[in-house]
Amino acid sequence: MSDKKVRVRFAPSPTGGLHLGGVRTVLFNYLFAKKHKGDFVLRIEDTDQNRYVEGAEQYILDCLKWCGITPDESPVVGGQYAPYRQSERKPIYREYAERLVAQGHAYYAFDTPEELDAKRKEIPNFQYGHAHRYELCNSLNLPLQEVEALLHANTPHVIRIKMPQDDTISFNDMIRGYVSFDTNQVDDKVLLKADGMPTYHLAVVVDDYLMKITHAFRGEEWLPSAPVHLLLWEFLGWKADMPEWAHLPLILKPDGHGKLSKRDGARLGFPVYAMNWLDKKTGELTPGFRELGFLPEAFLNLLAMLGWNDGTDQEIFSLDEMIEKFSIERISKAGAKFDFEKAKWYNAEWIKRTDAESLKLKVWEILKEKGVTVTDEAYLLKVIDIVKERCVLLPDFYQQSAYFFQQPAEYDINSVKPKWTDAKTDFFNALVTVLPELDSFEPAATETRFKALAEEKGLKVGDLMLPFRIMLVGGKFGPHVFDIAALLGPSETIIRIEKALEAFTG
RNA sequence: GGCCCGUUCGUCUAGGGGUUAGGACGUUAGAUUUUCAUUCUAGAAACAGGGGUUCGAUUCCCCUACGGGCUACCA
Repeated sequence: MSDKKVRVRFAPSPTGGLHLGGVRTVLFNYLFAKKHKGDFVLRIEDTDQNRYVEGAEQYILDCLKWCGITPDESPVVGGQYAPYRQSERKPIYREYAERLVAQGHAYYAFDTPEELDAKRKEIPNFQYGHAHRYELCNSLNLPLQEVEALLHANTPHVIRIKMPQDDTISFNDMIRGYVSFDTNQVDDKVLLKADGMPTYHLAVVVDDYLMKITHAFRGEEWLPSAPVHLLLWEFLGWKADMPEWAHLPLILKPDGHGKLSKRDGARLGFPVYAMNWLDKKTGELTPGFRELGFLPEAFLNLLAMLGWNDGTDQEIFSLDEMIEKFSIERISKAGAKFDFEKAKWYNAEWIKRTDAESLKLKVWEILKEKGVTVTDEAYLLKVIDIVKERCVLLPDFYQQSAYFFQQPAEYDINSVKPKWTDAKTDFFNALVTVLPELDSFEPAATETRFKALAEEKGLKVGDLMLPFRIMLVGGKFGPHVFDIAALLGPSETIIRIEKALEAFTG
């Protein structure tokens, strides 16, 4: 690596929600930048006016924010190399495209999309390249005057790169090592579209150069077009400044085959996007990890482990730890199938490790949404501590803790009623009178008294525990009963026993 | 079809010329928890195939197979 300051960019196209692979690319970019005390730039690649989606840019910004990743430069915070939206840089690209034409590395092409479609149908494996470019409508083939006339008449045209013949383009990918391509196999990609906007190929090279990007991370799907980019760096005379490339392995469908897509989420029942995404045109809502109840720490952690590890058995990493441990050499080459079960495990681990204070707000919101009002913060903190180890997703806090704030709306009556006896009624009536006499309502104290009373009444403790639990909780779940009772306090415990007794005996 | 990339338990992966091929998720069994979950213990489970190179290949090379990506005036 050179002594230049490390600068990386995440350059999404604002066409919809951000999916797993996108966030992982952000993450690796960010980890690398921060590891090397460099800059992380957010650049919006909105060069396709047809695919542009309102709100997508804001969504990307919100995603980064949720993840705790702050760009050093972006369309909103600006920076030395602004603007960071390619649509706002439009005039820049034409200049470089024209320069390439002037130097003979590119040419004007006047073929219409319809004509090219026809060609593709007519000629098997048609490529706009060395084999066919001299039979098509372009400045390589047409007489100079005719080209000038067409240009003068504002005839719609594109600028294409002229791929050299019989050459090999190779480079050293930071992840894949030596990679090479035969130029005869690569077609004359469009650089500048008829609307004057650059294609990705031109824009990525020009902007990476202008923004002084030193390391370029992107998905493996870009590998086949790498030779075009390499050539552009060379033709434009910037080869010495070319970033190092890292083509990341893809995230694959858990079942079947292929790249993970939005559709798979709907089909298999798990989110693919970082956050909920609402398509304003169709009204379709694509669920996100955030809304499902993932902690951002867990989300980033599980994403990082999809293709990276630190070489030890450690699997739980905070963002800071990842920055410290990250290295490109430890990124795997092969694509990874996404496993939602493991994803949930990461979240459960993170919930367990996060202290109640940090969880407080989120749990409070979840309870509020369900109509459970929390007024005592200290009490909420205690509740979180006692139930968090049985929550996998944030919304699990509702079922696990609602009964601490309100009496059970209904009881799992079938678990107690068939085995109910008058002796049990008698026991709980006695318990209600005995409980207030206790000096301490600590779990151990109530448990001792509970058991003693059972013995006095000649009943088995085991037959009384479940009914007691159901009286307090409503169902067969939750922490230890006496811990629950302790938190609830004597008066609330007694009220619940009495109320449940009516339901059990009625 | 052409080109490019890849291939260790079901999944994510560690490892690397000589290992009982390790961990995690999931799964199975047991323990603990007089509920559920947690936790703990144990078990099943993998080097795609064929050729080389080598005293010795899962590891290095080649081929095949399989998987994936690209093949737009989309990124």
